[in-house]
Amino acid sequence: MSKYEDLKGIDLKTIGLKTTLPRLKILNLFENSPVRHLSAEDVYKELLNEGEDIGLATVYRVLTQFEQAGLLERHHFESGKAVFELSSESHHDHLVCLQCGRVEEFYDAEIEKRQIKIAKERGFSLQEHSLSLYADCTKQDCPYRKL
Amino acid sequence: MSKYEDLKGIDLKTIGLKTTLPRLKILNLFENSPVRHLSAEDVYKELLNEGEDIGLATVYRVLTQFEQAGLLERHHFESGKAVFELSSESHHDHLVCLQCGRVEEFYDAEIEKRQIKIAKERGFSLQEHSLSLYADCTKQDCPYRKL
DNA sequence: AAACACTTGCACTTAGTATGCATCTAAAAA
DNA sequence: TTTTTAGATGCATACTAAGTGCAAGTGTTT
Repeated sequence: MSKYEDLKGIDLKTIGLKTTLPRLKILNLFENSPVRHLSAEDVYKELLNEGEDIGLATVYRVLTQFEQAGLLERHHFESGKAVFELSSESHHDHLVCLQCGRVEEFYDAEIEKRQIKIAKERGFSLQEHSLSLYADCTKQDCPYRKL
Repeated sequence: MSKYEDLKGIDLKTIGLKTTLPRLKILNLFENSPVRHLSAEDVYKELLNEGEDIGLATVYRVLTQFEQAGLLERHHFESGKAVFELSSESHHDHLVCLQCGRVEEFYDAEIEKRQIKIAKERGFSLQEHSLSLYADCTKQDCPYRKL
């Protein structure tokens, strides 16, 4: 029997990866963090905070492996550095707050449809897309509000 | 009178930059290249090809200056590395060919409208956005066609 | 033509990410 | 349960894209 229990039904073995402590810790972080989108540095620092002794190189390697396994998705927002999030069954795009960097998700069927149509009209078959909105918060209770 | 003639009505002086040879060469490249989207490396290599003796550092600096002056726009396609294009008066988004990397431009008023609406509904004021479609070419005469 | 301020090229630095290797460990075999 | 081994880890190092300090060079103004 395996030394470690897998979390929430995600079985690392079935994706060809040994169930190791670093991998479980990282997976756990994504499953339990209130912030869905984390960079490699974010993950590394959070693990340090929790007292884990996991190298940055391992974090990078594991994130890449999880991405290849389809467990995580990698996004490049305008900062240039990559952030990762747990793959959700349902596709969505992102709205990034320009004040605090917080990321909200949205889905708009009409936009999705139009993208496919636009590609088709130009003689292409759409494979993927990336849509990110960058915006200022206008909520009265937002501590980062600019406007 | 200035030693160099400015090209196509773009006057570097009016944007606070001296009219120097490297700057003109780089500007010229963007104005005459059949490929609208060039990375810093692309620009550097092309200048080398043309026998110009311009350092890579200068290319980076000039591209950044041109971007700040609003002359160029910087985009990050999924490759992670930045590409630049001459700013066009009219906003557009991009469709990137997954076979050859060629970039086509498009504009869809409905998508633009919906983006603004989506941000507003969530308590944000949209400042900018980035939409890139990645697609396979289906044209019969495309030498890179996959399908 | 001289002076000045801005630019350039070079070498170096930085940030983010990836990799080689010796050591270690989860999981299979004995 | 112990042994074996394929695969994983941590460290140091390498790499790529991009930016910077500085001395030398050059467009522009006087």
